[in-house]
Amino acid sequence: MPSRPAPAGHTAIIEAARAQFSEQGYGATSIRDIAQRAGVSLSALYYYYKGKQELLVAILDDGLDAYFGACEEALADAGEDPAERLEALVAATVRFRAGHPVKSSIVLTEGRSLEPEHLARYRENEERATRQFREVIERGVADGVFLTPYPDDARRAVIAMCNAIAQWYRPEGPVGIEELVERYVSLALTVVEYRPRTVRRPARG
Amino acid sequence: MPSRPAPAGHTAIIEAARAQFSEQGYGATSIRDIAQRAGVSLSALYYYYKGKQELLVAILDDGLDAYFGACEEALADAGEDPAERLEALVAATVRFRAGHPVKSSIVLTEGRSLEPEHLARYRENEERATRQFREVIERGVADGVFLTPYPDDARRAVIAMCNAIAQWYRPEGPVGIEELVERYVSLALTVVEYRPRTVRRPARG
Amino acid sequence: MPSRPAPAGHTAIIEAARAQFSEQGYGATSIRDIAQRAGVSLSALYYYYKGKQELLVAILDDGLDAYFGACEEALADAGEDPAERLEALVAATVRFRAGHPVKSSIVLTEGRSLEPEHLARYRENEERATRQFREVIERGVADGVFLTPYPDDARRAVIAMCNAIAQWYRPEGPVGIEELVERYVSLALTVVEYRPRTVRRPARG
Amino acid sequence: MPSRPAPAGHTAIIEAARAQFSEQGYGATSIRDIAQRAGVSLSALYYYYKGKQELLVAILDDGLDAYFGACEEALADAGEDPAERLEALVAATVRFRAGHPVKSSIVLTEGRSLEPEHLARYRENEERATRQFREVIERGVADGVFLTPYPDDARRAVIAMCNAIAQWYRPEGPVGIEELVERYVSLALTVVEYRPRTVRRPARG
DNA sequence: CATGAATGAGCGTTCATTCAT
DNA sequence: AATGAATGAACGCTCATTCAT
Repeated sequence: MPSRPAPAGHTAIIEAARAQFSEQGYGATSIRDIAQRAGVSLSALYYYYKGKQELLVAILDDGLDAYFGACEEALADAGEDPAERLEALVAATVRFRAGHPVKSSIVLTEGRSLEPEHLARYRENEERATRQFREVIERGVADGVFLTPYPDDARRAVIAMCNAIAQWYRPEGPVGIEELVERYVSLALTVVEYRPRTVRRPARG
Repeated sequence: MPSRPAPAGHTAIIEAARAQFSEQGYGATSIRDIAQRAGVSLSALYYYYKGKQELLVAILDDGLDAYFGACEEALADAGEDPAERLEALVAATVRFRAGHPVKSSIVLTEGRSLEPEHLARYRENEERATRQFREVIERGVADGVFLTPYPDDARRAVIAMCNAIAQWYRPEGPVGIEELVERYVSLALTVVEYRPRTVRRPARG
Repeated sequence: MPSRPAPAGHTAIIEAARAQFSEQGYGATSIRDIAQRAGVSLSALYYYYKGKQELLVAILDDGLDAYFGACEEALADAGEDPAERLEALVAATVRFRAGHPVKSSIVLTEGRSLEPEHLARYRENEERATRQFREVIERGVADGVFLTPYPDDARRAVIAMCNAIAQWYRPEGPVGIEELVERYVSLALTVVEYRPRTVRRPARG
Repeated sequence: MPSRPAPAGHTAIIEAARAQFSEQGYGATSIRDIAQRAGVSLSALYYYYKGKQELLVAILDDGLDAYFGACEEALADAGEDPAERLEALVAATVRFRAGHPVKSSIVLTEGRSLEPEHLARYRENEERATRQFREVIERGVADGVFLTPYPDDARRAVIAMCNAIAQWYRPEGPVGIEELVERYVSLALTVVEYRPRTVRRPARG
């Protein structure tokens, strides 16, 4: 559910802006760079977007929508089990960071370039991402399946390690995305010190 | 052992630049902002530094020197045991990220703002940081005390979680730096799946 | 046949730049002086021209084109006779120097202000001007109608004296351009020591 | 009789300034360029000279003094004969232009860089140079030995061709200075259409 | 004597943006 | 719906010059 319907033709501009912001940063990117990269005139750009800031907002919104969409979908498919839910969350995050590094890097670094009026909404989304992970991790701790003594730090660690993927992962490298997902899910479960409840499981043993 | 002796009087300028770069990014920072923040005239700034890029280089050099200095010191005090060495590295990194968040954030984000001629040296330092961790983790794996099946990803995870501290840690918050160090050391050992060698364990074998 | 079609509106800018360069020299002229003199904003100037250097290049190109155009025309109307051709060349040069002193002075003095990339083309044109005169003078010498023992120095003298006109001639002065042309043609023929071939002039009285 | 005694140590500065002004022009030369080229500190330069303009004035004064000194000397050695005097002037001028091209080029091109207060004196010297030639040429015309119908233009031609030497002459080239002097003297006499009075000289005819 | 430090003004250029058409 | 033309502000930087020491 993107907040912007993205009427045709905007795509080239947004993509150019995204690439440019990602490569040089918002502050170092000129609106002319974007127009040129998109192959449209400066005026055309202004016809579609109110200005540089609006481009950033649109890109961040889109990135956040896409990411949270993926998370929601993953969680919807998962059951109630905290481990399963954490797996879902980590898998969704890894897939997004590895599959959309440009979108990811902008969302992760250009929040500071937002003007005050747009910052609140952005902070809210940051908070939402944190909450997602916190809820599931705290659930696991409460259920006694995540043994980590530092749930907050474990959460930050898991998020940080997933986010970092956007910076180094190359799809043409030796590790495929699904293999990566598997590894990070495993790592995340290690971080939270996941111990499946095995007590008194009569059958099968 | 800073590579630049930073002759007195430069300090205010460097500190202003560091703060500004850290808050707004290199590209979005104007040289006039820096001069004003440092309380010196524009010309005075240029008397001490050749330009904006040189300021960035000086700041990055200083940040890297300080960080690697701390790492070396920590490793020198550690023995040969991989776990002990990883602890030393993580402790030094956490202390640096938490204690010098501004220095840290610039080093971690503004490498891309370097002009090509300075980039090589910077990349080398990035590589050095990676190597530090890789060596000790691979040692632990080889010694059979780190059981992680994914040493590379574990390394990236440890580095990422430590680096992230610079973004969120507030010294006035509930967690003191030494407590934080302890937690992250513990987390890191968890990530690499540290199992101390229990030699002479007669039974069970 | 100007190499740049000079799309309308540029004229005021070019003329202002020409006047300013001619009066103060390229190095001492500020782009703001030019904009002000042309009655346009600084940004408008940059809308039409890429920079100060491009203005100079445009002005030099135009000046050279105009001069060589005049020379070619004059030579086309002249026959094969070296004296006639030298007359044509001198007349064209004098007319140009006297009639376009500003264009002339820039071409004659601001070549050194060209950046290396544009210098080659300019040097080529200088060479072309020299060649024009050399060819006709050497022809005259070979034909035995120019008796000067120093054709090279004679050539330089003729060129120098014609070029100097741009510095001192005032149209409102006592000498009209056509009168000036006549005098310099005469002077030039004197310099090369022109002696018309008096074939079949039987007696001497 | 130099107007400035040039207290020792100034020499390096003046020479650096002269070279720089000659190569890039006054307007495009920075005082720092000069100091650096002279191998002195910026402050040292200002200790010796009041500023950029004063350097130019000193250089122009020196150049003019040297040139007029040479002219006076040459004229003093010449007799009363207009041809001989013209020869002396041309020889002195050619020697100066060829032997001191840097001094010459500055005097010949940087008058326009003088601020109003110094301009009057400079114009006076220009006028003096003109007068020198005019007097001797008019004398020759009056005496009936210079037959040129255009004494003014002949004068300008002679001066222009001599001055131009500073731009092209290279001492390492094929023509030595004394050979050059001979040629230009000959050219100059040609230009004024010198015809030695041979009337009633009984012998030799 | 001589200099390191500092300055305010101005440099050439690019910025994000607007507007008439 | 779309653009060429234009703008004022700001950019990074260099200028000629001054001054305390």
